[in-house]
Amino acid sequence: MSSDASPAPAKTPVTLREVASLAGVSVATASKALNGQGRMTAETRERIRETARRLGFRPNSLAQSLLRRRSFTVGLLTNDTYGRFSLPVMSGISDALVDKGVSVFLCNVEDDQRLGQLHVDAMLDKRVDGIIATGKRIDRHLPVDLSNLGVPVIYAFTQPDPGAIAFVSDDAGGARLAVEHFWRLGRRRIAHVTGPASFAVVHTRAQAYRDVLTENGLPIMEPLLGSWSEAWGHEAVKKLFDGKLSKSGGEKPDAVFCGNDQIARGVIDALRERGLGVPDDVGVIGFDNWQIVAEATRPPLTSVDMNLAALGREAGLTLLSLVGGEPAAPGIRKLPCRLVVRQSCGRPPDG
Amino acid sequence: MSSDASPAPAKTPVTLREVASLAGVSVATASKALNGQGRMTAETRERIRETARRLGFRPNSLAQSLLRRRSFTVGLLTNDTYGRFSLPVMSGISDALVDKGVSVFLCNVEDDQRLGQLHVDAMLDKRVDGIIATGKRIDRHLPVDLSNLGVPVIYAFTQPDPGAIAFVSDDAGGARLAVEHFWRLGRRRIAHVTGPASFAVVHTRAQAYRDVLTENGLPIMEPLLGSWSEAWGHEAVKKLFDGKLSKSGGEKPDAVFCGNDQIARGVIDALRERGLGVPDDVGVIGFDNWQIVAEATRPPLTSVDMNLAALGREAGLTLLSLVGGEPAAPGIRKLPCRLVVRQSCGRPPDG
DNA sequence: TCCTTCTGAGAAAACCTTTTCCCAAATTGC
DNA sequence: GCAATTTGGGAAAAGGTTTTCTCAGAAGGA
Repeated sequence: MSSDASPAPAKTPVTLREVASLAGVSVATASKALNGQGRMTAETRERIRETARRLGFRPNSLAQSLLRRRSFTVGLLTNDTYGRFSLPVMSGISDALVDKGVSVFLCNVEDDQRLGQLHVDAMLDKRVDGIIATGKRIDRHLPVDLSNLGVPVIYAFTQPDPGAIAFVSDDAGGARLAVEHFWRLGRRRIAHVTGPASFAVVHTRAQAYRDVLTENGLPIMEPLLGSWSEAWGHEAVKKLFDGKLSKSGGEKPDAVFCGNDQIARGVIDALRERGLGVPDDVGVIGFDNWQIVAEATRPPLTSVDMNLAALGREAGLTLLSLVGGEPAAPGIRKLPCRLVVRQSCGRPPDG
Repeated sequence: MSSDASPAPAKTPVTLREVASLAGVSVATASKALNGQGRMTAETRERIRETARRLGFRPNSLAQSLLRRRSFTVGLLTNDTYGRFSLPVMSGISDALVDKGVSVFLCNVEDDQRLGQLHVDAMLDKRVDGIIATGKRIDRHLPVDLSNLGVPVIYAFTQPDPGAIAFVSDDAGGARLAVEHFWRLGRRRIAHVTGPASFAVVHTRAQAYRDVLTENGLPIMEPLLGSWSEAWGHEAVKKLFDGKLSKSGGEKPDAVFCGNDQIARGVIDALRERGLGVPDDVGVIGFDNWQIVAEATRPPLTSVDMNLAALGREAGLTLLSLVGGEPAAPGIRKLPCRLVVRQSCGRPPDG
């Protein structure tokens, strides 16, 4: 009388045993029928499948995992609660894995060693197939020891253990992208305003900046190190455009390459306040391509994008191949950045 | 000779059977020893415990879950890939659960129904104990059907199904906090600049704004609806301070309550550009307390904080009690906001 | 007709842990 | 000294699935 063709409401999950019994076969046969294994008449197989469908049968992953020693889960460790860096990374990882039926345990360990151990233990207990570590800084370790865990580990946008596999952004390449873009636009007095010396990327990018200038025979203006804030961008403009610029001659910059988008925002605002036009008088390029900031600047900010989602995807895929038993050479893989051109540095080079 | 006291490297996890065999007892006894169950000599119990410790034994969660019908896992569904709203919520949830040994599956379903179904099925297959749904908008449904799943579901900062349990921020209360703060500071001509009409919170907050003004006998200036951007903040200032303000008399506002921090930022910048002092001439309050924005404005922005982490924590705890079998009344629980006072609206009322 | 080969399907072990009985030995009570 | 109880510990089932073996019957060959 009732609609027995509709999938069951699954108040309590239906087991293989129930399917088998309703189809009048053993659980072994039922299992084989549903997995396309074993030999049986097409009629039997179809009958079992139909029964399973009708009952809304879905195999219990826990039981499968126990048997297969493979849980189709991975752990994602991060110490970045709010940040905008690890989020795209995480999203990329998740993207790469969901299609393979792999679920992700998200574990925020803050900077707390105890919490880290807690999470790692929990992940191991739950028999994750692998672990990905990510964080808010590429030059800092997570507060956990991931060596010798018995499962594959991949580092993404965080400092790896020696001998591990890591994916990071190519910051030097990203900086080159920016400075070379200025060069191609005809800018010749290019300054660099960036964050504090305690960040490794500050030095990486600064060196790339110097390299490009040197290669092209341009004068090097010593990079200005400060903080990652708008306020520092303001201040830096004062230093760049007020003072007599030491040895480099005293001419004012016609371009500023900034260490992040907030600094760039400060720089642009400060330039406008002192009557300098962006991009006409001075071009500005930021770093991170933080959309909400880059698009709120006037004019909208050209910025280097680290392709973090792609980085995460790559990390996820690599972990999967490791789990599958394929070998992979240890080392740090740098993934290229890309320049997102908006309006803060003049017309595109091919324009 | 070798350091057999150090925990095993756990290349392959050690099982209870191995512990038992090394301790010279049956697995049953070993299990009871480690769980504090059963009866045995203190000596036996300690010997088993010591063996387990030495081997670095950790029980296989999969096997435990299979038996207990409880996986100590919950699924977290979100459609917010990058947002700053659901991140604190997620963090709060995770916080609340980690201490109880519960791990969280993070599932980003974007706005894709297929992806949603995929994730929900995967979670169910993995026998999550419960599901929490969160999202980027409090007035939109996730693209999934979570009714009648067979596991408890909680909604946090997203639109719930009817009859479900949900936690949301008390937007009306938050708006009251802001407007009443202005009132206590002696501001009497309070404007409201907010986002687009398509957002439910825009109306909720606007109504609360009107209510407070009415209660205190202040003139109502019709809320200005626009977008959530800095640019709109700029534009709104133009409308507020240039035009003849319709029926409300023409006097200029001495306070602006903004729908979010970006609008507030635009408002503050625009006020400064036209020579109006903040907070001396005009007070400004934002919404969301997005730290990085609130602290970059000059002066730093007073803003309404939705306490999203606390909201997440509450949701997590409630889910757990539901999983534990305790009943809970359906309905929407509004959690209070709090006002984070910085420097954009003058000295504190008690100053 | 008898032996071999194939076919379809079931029994049972395995994955790892917990828990409920159950039993032999030791202890207690009288 | 004998029955009743307590003590210490083990055997086995359960949880749900997969996979390997095994086996009865049918089909084919001689």
